[in-house]
Amino acid sequence: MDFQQVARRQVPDDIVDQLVGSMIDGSLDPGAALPSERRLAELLGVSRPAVREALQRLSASRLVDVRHGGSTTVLDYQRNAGLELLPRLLVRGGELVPVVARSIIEARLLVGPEMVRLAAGRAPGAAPAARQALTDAMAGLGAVIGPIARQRAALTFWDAVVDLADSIVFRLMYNSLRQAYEPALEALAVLLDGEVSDLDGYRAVTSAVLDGDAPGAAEATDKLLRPASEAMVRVLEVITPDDEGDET
Amino acid sequence: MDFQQVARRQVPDDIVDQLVGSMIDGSLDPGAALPSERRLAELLGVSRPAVREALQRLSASRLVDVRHGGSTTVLDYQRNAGLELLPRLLVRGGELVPVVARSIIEARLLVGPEMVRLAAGRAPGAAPAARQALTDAMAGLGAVIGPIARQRAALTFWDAVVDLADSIVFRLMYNSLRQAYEPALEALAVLLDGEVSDLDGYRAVTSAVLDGDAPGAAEATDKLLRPASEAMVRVLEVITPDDEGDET
DNA sequence: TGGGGCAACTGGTCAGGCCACTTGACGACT
DNA sequence: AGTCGTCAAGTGGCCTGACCAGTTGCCCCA
Repeated sequence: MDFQQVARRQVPDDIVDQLVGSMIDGSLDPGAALPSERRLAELLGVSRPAVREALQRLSASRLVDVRHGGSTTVLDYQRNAGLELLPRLLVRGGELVPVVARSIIEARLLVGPEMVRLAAGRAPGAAPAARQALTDAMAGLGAVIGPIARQRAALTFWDAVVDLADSIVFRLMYNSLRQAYEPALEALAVLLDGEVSDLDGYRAVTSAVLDGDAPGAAEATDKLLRPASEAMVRVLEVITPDDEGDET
Repeated sequence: MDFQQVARRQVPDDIVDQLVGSMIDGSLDPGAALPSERRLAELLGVSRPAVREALQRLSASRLVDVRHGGSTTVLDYQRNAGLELLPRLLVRGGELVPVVARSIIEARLLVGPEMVRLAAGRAPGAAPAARQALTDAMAGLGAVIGPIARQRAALTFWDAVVDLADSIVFRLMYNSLRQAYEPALEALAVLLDGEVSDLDGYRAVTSAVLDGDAPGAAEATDKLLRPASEAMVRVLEVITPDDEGDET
């Protein structure tokens, strides 16, 4: 048998999940006032500090507005939340949400080449260690066996590229997207296996980046990412339920 | 005189600021173990719940790893943090940090056109209200007077574009970037005034988007954003201190 | 010398209390 | 009758002190 991490849910986590879930599925509309901390604690059967911690976390993510003396109100997550909300949006009730998945795939295809463009512009003058990391990651991609291991090797590759781009914004963006992507990695391994097996595609990106060929690197990246991206979108369209009109 | 919001700093906020600041300026290295909650409370002269709240927030942002029974350790923010950290990185000690600002400007120039490309692909079939919002925002840009007001009108314009793109990832990304940008809005008004006064540029983007001309929209956006972007980078290079080698 | 077990940490949660702030209604002044 | 202070009730902010639940490492015993 294969073992999996024991899920040790903590009380505030559970509260956050409940509230975020309600906000996402619409049973807690923006502008609605939450019960007071004491009342919530009572309703949930936990202590007030636990409720408090949960509300603080929500407040830090701009999902609720808590005002000293006044009541805590729900904010519009589509208007205020940051990228860190993505993992929660991607899986709802243990299943992938098609619109969100499609959006991630699109963003990957559109932003990826631009990030690589930046990396190519900087790679020639970058620290030798950073350039070497990309070469090593490329080698790792070829050496590794098994779909899951290849996925991880690909992540290492992109990691090296982001480092070469030397842009804190793209770095943080990549971190956020990766956090949404990694939990679903195994489920996506089948769909992405074609891409991560396209060693020639990765090689083209690698050499264009190291040579400082920005347009070529962007183009190579588009060519590498496009097939699997379009395949995934097609799959998503098949499994998407009809009632997808609740956005915007 | 002009009034400004009374800053009502709360205890956990202050603790978070101190810790994040130490992590960013390097006096708290990744892997380092933080003092225990009780000890920290003692050192900071506050109660344990206050410390706890701060640590929970840091943990939610993946800046520290807190383990039940073990000690709390500092994580590498460059490796783990999400885009929500950007505002804190952008201003340090009340001043803009040049490398971070440069990175934001770059990302805007690279990602903006791609987002607009997506919007153009979807605008023809979008809800009339969403299309109208873009037209209204365009009108607002022309009608408004004063540099600050123009900045805000421009934000409204991009907001409408993001809505048309109908992509949750770009929406959240935009929210995150906007949160970093808005506090510095007034300071940047001078540098960006040329851009937000370029009504023809905005009009070109608007019509290309509404017509569904994806490549044209992307190109028009690049043309609109590039001048101010390059100007800002030039300004930043002038004011950048020499010791900018601590990245990567 | 190896292993088991205990003790001293750590964070997780609870209870109850006081202070600061917001709100709205009430009453007194204009 | 309208307006402006005042006050009480309810809210979040923070504290104290306590106990539970994991983790770690030392120490002692086989």
